[in-house]
Amino acid sequence: MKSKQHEAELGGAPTKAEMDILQVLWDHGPSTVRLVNDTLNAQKKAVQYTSTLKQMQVMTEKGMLLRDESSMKHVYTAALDEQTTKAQLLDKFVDTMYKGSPSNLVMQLLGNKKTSQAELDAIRALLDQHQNEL
Amino acid sequence: MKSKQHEAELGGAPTKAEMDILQVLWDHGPSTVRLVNDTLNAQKKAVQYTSTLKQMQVMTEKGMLLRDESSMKHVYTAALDEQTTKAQLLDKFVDTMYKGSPSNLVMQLLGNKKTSQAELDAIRALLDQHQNEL
DNA sequence: TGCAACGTACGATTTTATTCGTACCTTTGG
DNA sequence: CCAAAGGTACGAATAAAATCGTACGTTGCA
Repeated sequence: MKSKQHEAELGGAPTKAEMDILQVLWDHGPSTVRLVNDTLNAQKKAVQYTSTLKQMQVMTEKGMLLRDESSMKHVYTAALDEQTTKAQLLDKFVDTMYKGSPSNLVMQLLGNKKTSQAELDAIRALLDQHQNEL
Repeated sequence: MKSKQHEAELGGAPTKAEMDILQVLWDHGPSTVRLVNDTLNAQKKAVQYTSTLKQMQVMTEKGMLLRDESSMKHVYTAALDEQTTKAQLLDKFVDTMYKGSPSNLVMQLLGNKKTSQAELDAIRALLDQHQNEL
């Protein structure tokens, strides 16, 4: 039972830095700036605390994050869930790179030597399962 | 019989504006700035001739385009072919968005209401065909 | 021949994204 | 009580991407 989350739009695509922050919020759930910043730094992305803070403030203005200010340590949440966001980004990717045709993308995937047999099997399993659900 | 095209690397990912230009070159083959600019403008992307020129000059410096200067009207060509370039971009996309797992991406695709039955059939056909080629 | 149309070169500006310093407030422990 | 630790706010500096104006060279043709 997923909350409809207001079926929001992505104002604009998140930038690289914004995606990094969103990913942390998706992984950890509602978090303080401190937590997010520490996580980023633990991931090699050296960045000053105030940079992360500012970034999150801007994202909040854009409606990309929600902020709970009831405590001094503000708690941030991603406005859109991971699936919704990534689905929209994938959609745009398919549009601009594959003329809107997902099968063109899959064709690319199959031609890619880096796609392992295990992955191919997994994809087939997904298709089978999906078929059965109809 | 595809030319190996020196198996080049993408120095950095093409930006949005760069992709627009590359796509025109891939679609039309070797072209002048005039042709590229006209095509872009025919596609709603209003942009001045000199902007396109400058952009293509920069891309040439980056090694992203090749330029034939033998005639006054320089003729540009994409340094990497479409498949190679897009395969690399897809790879990065899968890495950053789907933890490197293509099947995760396909899962997203299946969950997307916008993916038509025809597309799903096409994907299955591709998988079958690929399977038979082993 | 001379000028309008069309080319390239390239600096400078504008726009967007990212980073960070500094000011200032709140909490907490000695 | 008050200083140190840790918050937020916010302007400004940087960096990166994209746009455009202006200068100047070449070509075609009336």
